[in-house]
Amino acid sequence: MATIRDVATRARVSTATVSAVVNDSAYVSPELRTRVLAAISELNYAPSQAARSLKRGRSQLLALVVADLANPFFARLVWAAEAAVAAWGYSLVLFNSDEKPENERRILARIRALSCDGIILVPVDVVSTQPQRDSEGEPIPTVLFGRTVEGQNTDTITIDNVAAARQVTNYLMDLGHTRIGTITGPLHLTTGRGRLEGMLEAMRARGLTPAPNHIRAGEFREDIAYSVARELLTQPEPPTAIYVANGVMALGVMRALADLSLKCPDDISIASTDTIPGIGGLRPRLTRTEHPVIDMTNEALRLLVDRINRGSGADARNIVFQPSLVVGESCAPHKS
Amino acid sequence: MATIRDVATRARVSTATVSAVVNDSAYVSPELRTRVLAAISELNYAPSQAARSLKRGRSQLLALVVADLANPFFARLVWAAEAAVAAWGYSLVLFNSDEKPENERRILARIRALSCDGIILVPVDVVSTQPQRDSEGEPIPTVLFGRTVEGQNTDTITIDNVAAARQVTNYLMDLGHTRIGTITGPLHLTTGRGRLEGMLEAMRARGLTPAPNHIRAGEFREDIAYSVARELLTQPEPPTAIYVANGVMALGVMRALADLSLKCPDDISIASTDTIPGIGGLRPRLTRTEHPVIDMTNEALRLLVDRINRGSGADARNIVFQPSLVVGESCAPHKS
DNA sequence: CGATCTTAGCGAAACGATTAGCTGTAGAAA
DNA sequence: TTTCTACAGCTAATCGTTTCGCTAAGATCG
Repeated sequence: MATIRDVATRARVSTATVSAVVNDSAYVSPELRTRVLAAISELNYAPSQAARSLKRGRSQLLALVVADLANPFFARLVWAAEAAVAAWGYSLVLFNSDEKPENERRILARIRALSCDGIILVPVDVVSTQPQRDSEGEPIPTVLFGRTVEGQNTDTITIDNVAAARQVTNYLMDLGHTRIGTITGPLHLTTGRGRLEGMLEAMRARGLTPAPNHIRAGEFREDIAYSVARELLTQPEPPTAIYVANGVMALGVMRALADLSLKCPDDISIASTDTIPGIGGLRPRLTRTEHPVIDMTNEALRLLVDRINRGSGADARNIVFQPSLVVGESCAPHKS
Repeated sequence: MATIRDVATRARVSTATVSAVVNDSAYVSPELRTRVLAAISELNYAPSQAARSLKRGRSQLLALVVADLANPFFARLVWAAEAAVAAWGYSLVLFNSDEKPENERRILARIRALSCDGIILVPVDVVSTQPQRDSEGEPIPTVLFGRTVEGQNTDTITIDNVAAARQVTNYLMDLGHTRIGTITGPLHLTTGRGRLEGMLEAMRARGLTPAPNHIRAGEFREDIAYSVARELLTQPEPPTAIYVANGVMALGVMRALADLSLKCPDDISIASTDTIPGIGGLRPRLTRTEHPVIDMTNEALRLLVDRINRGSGADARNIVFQPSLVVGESCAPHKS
């Protein structure tokens, strides 16, 4: 394709003038401006991003690093982020760390090499705490999304996991359930730990404690939740209600119920924090919390762009979103 | 961050030597090599992609343009593509055209400016037929995914939509159904048109024709399929089986059934081409075709990388994948 | 009317890598 | 000893922009 020189030659001006027209960075007389614009469209010129990034030190690229691209929650994040990133005039470079710290490290190095202007990161590891530095040694603006890591000093967007779990648990207890089980996420993640804590806290507040073997680790995975749910429900004294820590696992649990020929909510009540698209439409509709992914994403981008433009001076903002309880038909009053 | 000059100075060699070490592009004595590597790690050096792209004319970026990021089929494509792209040493730039030709145009211009090395495109418009040309006037290597546009001369990866629809329709007819309705995708897309044709063809082969008001347009959208299904099922002489053209719409149909208190498969049989994750696990498990998204994606990348390395010389390859029928419990024999 | 100020537009030096072509040294062949 | 060959490693040009600092011409002023 044509370069800025070709345009300059054709319009009989200097490259500096072409640049000024393209970027609106200096006054150019209407006369020259039209000549330049004509040349640009005749030659079908578009500035080379590579040359531009090299010179400006900015790439107009934002990186999105999700921890598990197969999880519909993150798929929605990707969808929302693509739109938001485009709206701000950037392009989105997508990475999947697949919950592996070593992948995360590799990805962050790559992001640095690409000189991305900012990062939205669903962190897997504490290493992401240490901000990535760009070519001038400045940290690359980063927003942590969904999870946080200890002692970081970064902008974060999260939801109130404890409150989400508390809401759901209270709802189950309000229906009279006392023998409540749970399938948790990984406890080294704030999402996993927070949701378990919220549940325990809510029960404790009413003088209840779940039986130790009613608390099972589901790793936020459909297949594991499936088998764990089968175990949970086939033991001698199964819970009368299960609180499931995320949407993907809720699907696994529903599948386990079907395979065990258990009726929900007649035989067992199920409720979850987080959901997956679609599951809320099918019968029984799942009682769950919905998390405002789109708002969260837009806010993350606002924060990120702000940080890019303002530099690392301002101190970190931590924005916590509130989930909302959506009641379906997957829970019934406890019959004693 | 450090530049190649800093590394050269510190290792007391020239930049050419550093480059040779980094790229393994020339013999460097072990002595110097270790000095260079030491300097690199001490300075935490990573080559600037911007400078590299400018000089080499390659960016190590591949673009993925999907037509609807909210559709789980494409979400899976994104997931598979991210992994495959990384495996080939590239990074993935993601775009969503949202089925809008004007977005597609804007996106392709952007891809050109970013000098992406290749494109995987789920085309919306015929405009994408005209190959995008890069800075040297060479067309940017492109693989069309999932759909094709008339008269193009590009590599393509598709599934056999006609065969998929035929399989499903035959299955329904084998169960004795003759009054079969369908909810179609947009007929200007090869996926939408092909699936309708396959269904009609299969029925014609057995001397059947669907009633005109049993053929409804669902636009591949959950909400539209939901209301269309309600209409279809509440009319005087409803079909006894419905063939739904994609997974998202199948979900809408199941939701409509639930809201109409119709039992599947007792009251009506449902089958679809394509599916969405999860729906196959819940009862009744949907009878559907599964499409090998991962294989298709890997193949798309093989084609693309091949084309990048070989240039535009070789002629276009069109690879068609076969869907496989997965039988669930959503269809019952027709009771007369 | 000369001095000073504006300002449109230009020339050329970066940005950080790659790489063609050159230099200098050492060993081999004559 | 001289010439040749081989080759490790260096110098410098180059990619396509942006942008600093300059020039020249017109406007303004005392």
